[in-house]
Amino acid sequence: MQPRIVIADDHPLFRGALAHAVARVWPGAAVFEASSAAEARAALQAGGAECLLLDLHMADSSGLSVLMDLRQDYPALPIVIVSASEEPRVAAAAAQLGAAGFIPKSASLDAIREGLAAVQGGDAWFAEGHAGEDDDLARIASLTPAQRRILAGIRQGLLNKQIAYELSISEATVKAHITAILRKLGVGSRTQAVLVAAKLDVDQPVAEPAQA
DNA sequence: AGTGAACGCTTTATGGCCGT
DNA sequence: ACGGCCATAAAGCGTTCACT
Repeated sequence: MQPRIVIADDHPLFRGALAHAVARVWPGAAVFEASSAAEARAALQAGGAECLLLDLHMADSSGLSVLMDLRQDYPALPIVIVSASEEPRVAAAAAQLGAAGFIPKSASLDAIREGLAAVQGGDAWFAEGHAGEDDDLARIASLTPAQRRILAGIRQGLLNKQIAYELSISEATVKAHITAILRKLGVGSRTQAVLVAAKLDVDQPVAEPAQA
């Protein structure tokens, strides 16, 4: 059967390069290009895929939380992270969260092919070779989808009441989830939870301060 | 796992009282 | 009038328990 490969990257040129590499590794593969996380999801929903090549920052996605969400929704799908970052800790974080591989955008076409071939063969492939495991990321990964939504609200600086309104649930429920989140993350307050969760932004440029 | 109510704790805001 | 102090109220946070 013809393999389906989804490439999610918001740079058309790089998508093209990846598609080229994919064609070498999966001859005859049907390549679906997506320029946003939403498009990638649509492609996956339409017919699944043998592999997803995922850029971590696109217009509608930021950081490793996209990876985490997709891992949750498609546990069996090998996801190869394609990142502008070279940092070993990014690769390590991706590995921790269940990525099948990590390819820096600076990698040569040969290196990209090598990586994809490894993943196709069922092996993990990380260009930088990953550093030690990060307990915090493992903890974050253990959060349920509801808990993650609430953590996202906390990270935005929202009050429990505001988070409850956004998610259309009661404030009491938000508090209950937060208790579970704090326990899973091993921290004592929402502010500490925010600091732990900041590790998900490992692939992000430093955020601009909000306009006053 | 998700939800919500009841409860206690801490912090912040408010208002009254006092001595200077 | 003023600054300092204390009691009270209100808001927000987090825990526990019970129900679905």
